[in-house]
Amino acid sequence: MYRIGELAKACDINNDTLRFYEKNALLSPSSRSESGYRLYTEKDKEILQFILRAKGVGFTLAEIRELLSIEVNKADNACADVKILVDTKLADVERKLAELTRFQTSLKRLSDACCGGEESAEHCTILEALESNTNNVRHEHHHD
Amino acid sequence: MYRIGELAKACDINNDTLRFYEKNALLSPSSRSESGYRLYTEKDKEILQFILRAKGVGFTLAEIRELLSIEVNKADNACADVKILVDTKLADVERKLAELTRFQTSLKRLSDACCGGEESAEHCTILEALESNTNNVRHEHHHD
DNA sequence: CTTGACCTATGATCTAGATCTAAGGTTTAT
DNA sequence: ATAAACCTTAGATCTAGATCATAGGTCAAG
Ligand SMILES: [Zn+2]
Ligand SMILES: [Zn+2]
Ligand SMILES: [Zn+2]
Ligand SMILES: [Zn+2]
Repeated sequence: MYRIGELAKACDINNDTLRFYEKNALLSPSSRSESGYRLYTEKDKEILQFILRAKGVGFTLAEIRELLSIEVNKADNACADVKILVDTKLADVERKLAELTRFQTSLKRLSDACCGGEESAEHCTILEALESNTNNVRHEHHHD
Repeated sequence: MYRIGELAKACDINNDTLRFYEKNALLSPSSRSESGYRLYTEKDKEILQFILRAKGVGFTLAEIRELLSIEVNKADNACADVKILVDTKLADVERKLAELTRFQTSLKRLSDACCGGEESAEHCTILEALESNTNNVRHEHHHD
């Protein structure tokens, strides 16, 4: 049996995070001591580790709640149910990747077009690109 | 001169967003009507478009505030100052890309290892991977 | 002259995932 | 027996970027 501080330390998280997970129906201690302290079992610890691993691959707590509800009742769920959660998340991650990749491309183009020197920014291509209504940054050098 | 609703509509944002930008020192209307209505000039509109373009390449509002403070005082800033902002942001975006790519890899591995069929999830490799303390998902099939 | 669209200011609410505070009770060690 | 460390609860705070609610003032059309 772990008290909150022991489990938190063992899993390298904050005590408050465990209370937060409890309030948000992710993990409740199996019992309480006479004085009301939370008491976690080995099984509880395994569930916590499940949560932390799921976080580690990108799942939100809401998604982890779904995973856990399958986990505790495996027999009544199909592989398909689990895989859908993973594939939905994967699509989500790939959408975010696409957006960030667009950012990366734009920023690289901006960076490459700017000399980065100590000259006045009056003709800086970066600022010009942000001022203008074109998306394209011309790569010609800007200082006379 | 645009009133708040006119400028907001022209730039496809919410009136409240303009008030929010004003409160957060990004864009203030050049003047007010006698009755206190915000009045935006063409110049104000251009600044707003600058802000929206900067958002479009991934800058946060705090970063845009910095860009704007250079923009309004170009002569006293160097290309280097602008480029540093872009390169810092680029590094930031690339860190996030790296994390998402890790998520993508893990999720793909999980997805590929699961049959996704209608069989009970009792031996689902995805759940097994999240239960176990190994990072590796074995690709062997899981149902007997 | 009244309806409806638009505007004002201030402050609350939302998401997500915690973290922190306050006021107090418990346990352990010295 | 008393200090330190730990625990309890409820509720506030934080980031970021808005959006919404409230209560009221302004303006154009019919
Ligand atoms: Zn330059
Ligand atoms: Zn430049
Ligand atoms: Zn299967
Ligand atoms: Zn499976």
